[in-house]
Amino acid sequence: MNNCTCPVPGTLEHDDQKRLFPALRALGEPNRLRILCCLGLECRPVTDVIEATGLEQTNVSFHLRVLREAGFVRTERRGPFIYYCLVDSELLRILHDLKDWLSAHQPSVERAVNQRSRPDGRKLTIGTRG
Amino acid sequence: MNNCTCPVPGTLEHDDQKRLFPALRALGEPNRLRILCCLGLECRPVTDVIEATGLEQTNVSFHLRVLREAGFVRTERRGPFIYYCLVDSELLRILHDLKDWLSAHQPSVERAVNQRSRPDGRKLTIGTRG
DNA sequence: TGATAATATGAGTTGAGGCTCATATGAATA
DNA sequence: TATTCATATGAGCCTCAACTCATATTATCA
Repeated sequence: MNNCTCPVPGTLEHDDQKRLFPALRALGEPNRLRILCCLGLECRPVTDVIEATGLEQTNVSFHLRVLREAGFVRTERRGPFIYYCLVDSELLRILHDLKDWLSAHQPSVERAVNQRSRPDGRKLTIGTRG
Repeated sequence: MNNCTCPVPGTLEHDDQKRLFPALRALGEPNRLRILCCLGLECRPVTDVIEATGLEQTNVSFHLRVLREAGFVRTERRGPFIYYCLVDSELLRILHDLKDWLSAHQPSVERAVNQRSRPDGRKLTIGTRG
């Protein structure tokens, strides 16, 4: 019962979810997303990322490690520097697709970021409990 | 300096990130991903999701709310039931694309889920500190 | 209208993860 | 080889979010 696989075409099976979830978790952190976008299509040393983001060196190192272990970036030593690069730029295309989907289905960024609502248009009328 | 926008074609700007991040965070939780995949292309009442996932009613309600506020699902009352549906099935296509990308760039699911490594092939040789 | 079923909410607890500090490691250079 | 630069690591702190419990809300039906 815990597998929750639905044999509907277009649906994602258990193994798919197993692969997707850690990747999505890695991407679902604002500083990591920033770092990934900073890298863009170029290979850059950690120092560049630190300067571009304004984050602490230790923090950048931490996030780069998560991105690396999630399989999004690879490293390459060049002299004293370690360069970080996107494993494959096609990833940006996929993120663009998701962004476009969100733009098409969310009225505004503000609403997307900070939304409070109830299903079925019910209003918030709950009192305090004793 | 904090915007971290890189004028490289194919890169994601600050506003794109702002829209992407809450969506990715919503998807980057295993139970939520399961629930979303359980819904698939069908509209289903909460009871169905509870049964399919084996999660607590309160917990399912909590996650469905997050998915709803993130703009992934919408609700529709039918008698005593509230049906949850994917806002748009194209989302599944995008998730499939991401899954395919991961399959192509990650050697195995195990490695993706539980990876320990160091950049540039360095070995773990750090002792305890005093 | 009272009972029941379906679902949502708020408060509280707990664990995971993001951040920082101190420090280790490895490469380059004097 | 001593120093400096670039980067990584481990431990600890602290916040946030996932989960549970108790309960409220809404709809249906007897």
